[in-house]
Amino acid sequence: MTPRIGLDLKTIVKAAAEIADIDGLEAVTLATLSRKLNIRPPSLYNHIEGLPGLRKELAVYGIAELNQYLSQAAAGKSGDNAVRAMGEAYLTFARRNPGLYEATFYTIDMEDKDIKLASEKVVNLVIQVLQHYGLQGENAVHATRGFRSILHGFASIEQKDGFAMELDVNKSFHFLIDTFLLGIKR
Amino acid sequence: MTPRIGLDLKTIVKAAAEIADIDGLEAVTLATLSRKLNIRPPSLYNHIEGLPGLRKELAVYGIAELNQYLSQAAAGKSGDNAVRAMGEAYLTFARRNPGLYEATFYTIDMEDKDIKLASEKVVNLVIQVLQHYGLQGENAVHATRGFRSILHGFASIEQKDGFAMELDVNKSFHFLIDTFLLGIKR
DNA sequence: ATTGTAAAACTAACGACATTAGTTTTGTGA
DNA sequence: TCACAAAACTAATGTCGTTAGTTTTACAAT
Repeated sequence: MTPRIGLDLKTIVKAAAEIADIDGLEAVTLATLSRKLNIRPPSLYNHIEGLPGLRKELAVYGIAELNQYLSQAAAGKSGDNAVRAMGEAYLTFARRNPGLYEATFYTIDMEDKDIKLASEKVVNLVIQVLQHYGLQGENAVHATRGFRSILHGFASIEQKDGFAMELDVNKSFHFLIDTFLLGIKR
Repeated sequence: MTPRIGLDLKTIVKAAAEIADIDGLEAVTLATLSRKLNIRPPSLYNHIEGLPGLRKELAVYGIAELNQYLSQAAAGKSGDNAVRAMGEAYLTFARRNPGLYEATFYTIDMEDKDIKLASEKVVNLVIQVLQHYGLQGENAVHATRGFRSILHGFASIEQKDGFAMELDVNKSFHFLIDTFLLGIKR
C-alpha cells in the first residue's frame, strides 16, 4: 500500500536553488520556500530535516552540479587543455548559479556522508587531470589543493564584487590559470 | 554639554568579533551580542544601524586587522621573502580569527565607503610588494588578483575543513605559494 | 551643589521566523 | 470500496530584529 505522492525532494531543492540564485542564499528560508511551493512551512518537515537539512541538501545538489560541469569540460581533454577547460567550467558554474555555488561551501558539514561522497568525486576528477603532469605522491595532493584554492578564491571574490578595478576579469583569470600551469611544471 | 558616555563602538565590535570567533559568524546576533554586553537589544541601536550595520562594522574591523597583519609581515622584506611572509600572515590571521575573517567577505557591500577604503589599503599593499617582479601595467593587477584569490581560496577551504586528506596543510600552502612565485616570473 | 540636556538604556509591542504537537486530508494499493 | 500511511494542515511556542515611546544618567554650565 503505497501512500500518496506529494512533493519530491528534487522539486524542493531546485526551488530552493532558484531562490538562492535570484535573491541570495540568505533568502532561502522555510518561509520563502514554502511560499514558492504553495504549502505551509511545517509541511516541509515531511521531506527535509528543518532548515539545516535543507541547506545540506542544497549543498549536495550544488556539488553534484559542479561535478557535472567539470566532468563534461574535462572529457576528451588532457594536460593544459583539460585544466583550462575545467577552470572555465568552474567559473561558469559559479556565475550561472551564484546562490547554489555559495551553498556548496557555506555552512557545510564535512563529516556528513553525502557531502563527503559528493566532494570526493570532484577531488578525484581534479587529481585525475593533474596526473598528466607526473606529480609524485604528495605533490599531486598539494597541486589539487592549490587548484581548488585558486578556483574557489577567484570565483568567491568575483561574486562578492571584490575586484574593484575595471580591468577585464576574464583576463585576470587566464593569467592566474597560466601562472598555475607554469608553476606546476617545476 | 557633552552627555553621558556609554558603550563605545570599539567595545561592541570587539565583543561581536569574539562571538564570531568562538561560536561562528552566524551566532553574531543582536540578541547574543546584547547578552554579552549586559544590555537590552534595542540599546544597540544607539551605536549601530541594526544587524546590517553591525555586520558592516565587523567587516571593516576585520579588514583593518588583516591589513595590520600583512603590513607587519611585509615590513623590511621584498620579493619572495615578502610574498611568503604575507602569505603566512594572511593564513595566521584567518586561523586565529576564523569568525572575523569570515566577516570580511561575507555579506559585505563593496559600494560602502568604509569597506572600500579599508579594502584598498590591502590591495595597495599587495601591489606594492608585487612591484618587485617588474610586472607591467595590467599584469600587476592580474597578479594581485591572483594572489588574493590564492590566499582567500586556501584560507576559506581550510576553514570549512575542506582539505579532507591527512597530508600536511602547511606544506600544501607552501607548495601553492611557490607555484605562484614560479609562475609569476614568466 | 544644582540643574538642564542629550545621549544612552530601558520597557512594551509587533511581525517574521523555525519548530513541535496534534489533526485532517488524500491518493494509492488491496 | 476501503484501509492506511504519507503528506499537508492548524494551532501554538519561543526567538529574533526592529520600532515607538519612556526613563535614566552622566557630564557641563551655572
